[in-house]
Amino acid sequence: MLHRLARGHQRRYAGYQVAVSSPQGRFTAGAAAVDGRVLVRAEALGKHLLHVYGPDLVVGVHLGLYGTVTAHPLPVEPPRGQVRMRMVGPTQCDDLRGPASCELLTDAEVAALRARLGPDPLRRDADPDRAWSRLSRSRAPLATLLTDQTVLAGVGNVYRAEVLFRHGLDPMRPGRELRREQWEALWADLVGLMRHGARRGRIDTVLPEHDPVRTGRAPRRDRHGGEVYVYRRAGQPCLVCGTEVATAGLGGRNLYWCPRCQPPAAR
DNA sequence: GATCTATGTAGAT
DNA sequence: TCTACCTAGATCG
Repeated sequence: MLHRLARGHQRRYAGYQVAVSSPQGRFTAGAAAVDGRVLVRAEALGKHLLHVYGPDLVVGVHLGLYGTVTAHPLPVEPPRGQVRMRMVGPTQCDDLRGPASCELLTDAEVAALRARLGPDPLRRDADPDRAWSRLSRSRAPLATLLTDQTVLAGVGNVYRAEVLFRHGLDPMRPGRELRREQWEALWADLVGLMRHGARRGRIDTVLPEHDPVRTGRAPRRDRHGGEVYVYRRAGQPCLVCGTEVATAGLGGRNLYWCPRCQPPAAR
């Protein structure tokens, strides 16, 4: 989703002067620093959105759980609700609400961010081997590793539940018990699913054209509009085998899986 | 109208 | 492992 956002900003703002403000008042100084400048580039790095205005002049946004960006046509209307940052370009206006962070970054801080994050399946410069070297040495559960942004950047709670389901992998299986070919299939699937998601603007994990699981049943639509197998379907029948989808808290997030389709590996 | 929940992360304990 | 934090829509009464 963030990549889709970044592409939109790149298309609609890059190369143009942008009026930046903070109607809510919590990003006033940062907004003033870039207000009226030409946006050089917008890009996504994992779940981070970067607006590059110049050397040491980068606005870094992390939406967190609740953050949203909404686009509006011109002319500009008075902001509604808590608008942390408003950008006005030649053709439209974007309002940012509720981000976990929105701050001015130096180039060194951006470099540190790049160094900290694992490969992002949506970036062409991603090196999946970096993730494999972490994963294949870790005793942590796959479910933990997939959403660890220092292992893989950009994968969230929906993709982790869904990709593990699609590959019949037990979420609690230690990373180091994953075989190399299983990892390669997992990575390739993430790239495909996330590209599809970035194009469509929603998370679909039941894809007719590329689907390791043939359910023969109508997929289920989740509240975000995407089509999923197990995410937020606790207690409902698995779309493949009919077993109740299980749920458990893991690291403060809800995990969902099918105990029958994703059994613990035999030892 | 109150309460709950959420595609997340950092920092304290 | 926990708690805080940012906001809005869904759900409950």
